[in-house]
Amino acid sequence: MRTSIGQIGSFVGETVTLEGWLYNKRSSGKILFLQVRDGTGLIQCVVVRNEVGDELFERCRRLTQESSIVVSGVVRRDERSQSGYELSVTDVTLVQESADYPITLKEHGVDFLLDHRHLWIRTPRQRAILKIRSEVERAISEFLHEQGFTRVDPPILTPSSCEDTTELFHTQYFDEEAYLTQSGQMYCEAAAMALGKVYSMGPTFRAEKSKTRRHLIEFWMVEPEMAFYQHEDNLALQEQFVSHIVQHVLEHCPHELEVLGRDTSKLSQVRPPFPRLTYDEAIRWLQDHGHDIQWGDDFGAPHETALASQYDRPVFIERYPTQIKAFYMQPDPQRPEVVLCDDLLAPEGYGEIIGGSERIHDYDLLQQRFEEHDLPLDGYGWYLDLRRYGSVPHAGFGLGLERTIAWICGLEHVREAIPFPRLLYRLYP
RNA sequence: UCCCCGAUAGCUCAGCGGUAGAGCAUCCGGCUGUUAACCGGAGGGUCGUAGGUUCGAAUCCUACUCGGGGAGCCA
Repeated sequence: MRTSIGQIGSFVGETVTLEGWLYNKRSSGKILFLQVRDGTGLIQCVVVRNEVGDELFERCRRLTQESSIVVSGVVRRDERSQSGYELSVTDVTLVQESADYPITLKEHGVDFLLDHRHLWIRTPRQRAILKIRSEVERAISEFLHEQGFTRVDPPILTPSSCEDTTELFHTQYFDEEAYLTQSGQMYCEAAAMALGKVYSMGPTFRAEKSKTRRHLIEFWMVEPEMAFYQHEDNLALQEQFVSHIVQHVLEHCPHELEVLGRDTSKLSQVRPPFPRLTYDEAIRWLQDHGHDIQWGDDFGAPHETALASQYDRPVFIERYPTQIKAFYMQPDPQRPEVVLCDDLLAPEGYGEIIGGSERIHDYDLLQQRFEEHDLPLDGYGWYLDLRRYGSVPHAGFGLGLERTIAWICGLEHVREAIPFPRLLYRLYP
């Protein structure tokens, strides 16, 4: 019976065949322990000389790390095994012999591991992270579809900047200048006017020379955009959304979180409502706690960490000064010097995982903002059109996938939260 | 772009002015319950590159290259 390690518990007492790779091997003279992995799990296969004969035993003794093999044997429950099950081997076939596998079970440096990322992802820890990434993506899709959202896929190649500050990757589009997208938001706004509630999920690119544990050059964002949503609706959706993602991973990935050594008691508390601070309150709190910061300054990483560390769940900071936020954000009608926006800061120092806002829906105000920010009106005609033909209040946000995964997994660095990270000065493999 | 740190065996590191070292990996041998198994043996090096100081440089100095951590910017 051909099966996988993840299903092995259903075959106790039966003879099964597994297809996988040799993760590790220990020998003890006349008994051999093969640690075999197949992507669904890890199992110890026991080869006893007296049971299998000298020829097979000798072949197993010569198997090398990461050789691909097909193993047959009888499934046993065994308390001495870490997974609870073992396989008593009856036959082993070599598919391909692996020679001089570079990644050993000992410690390795970051540079070496990143150079061998194509092999590093075979280790149990990296497998657990990628599994959780997949479940985070599934939780996102399932939640948003249940809430009536339609997925739209905005373009990667764009004619110009969506915002005015950050640096973009430049490329040629035949005879035209083009850039890799840094946000699908403006396209999602157009799609929200067609479909009501929409979201995009895909890669974005920032050509910034950021070199910290929170930055990737190529990273993934989920960007929901909702017609007829205002600031309060936006915040309520965000806290339900983030809570759902965290609870989904807790439910579906207990084994993976254990492999990562994650303290899940902190994640269990992530449920609505999330604490909220206005920008004004946050500035005052920071000033009261010895930080040198004035109203009108943007928060630095140490400020975010200090603010977030007060809470056991993510915290909203809302209503930032208009002057330090993006041009398309809706001013607070009571206080036009601030905008109806929010940042969501993850606990435990993981920083900003969401940036969101209500968008300007008034044509004249948006056009005025274009002039103030010296943006080329001709390239944004289509974006202004959205405010000419049935404009409605709308809001949306962007969630950084790798930062969210790094937080849920308790990672030191976002580079482990994506299969093949693109980092400053690193494009290989 | 700025600040700090690093580069020695396939890997992780020690050595910090006087003959190049250890553990793991590899190969050989031993062990019937191992858990990054263990025990014995063997092979394995232009000490990142280029200059300089010195009787003598892996070691001290300068520049460069590559990488790591952080800041700014951002998600």
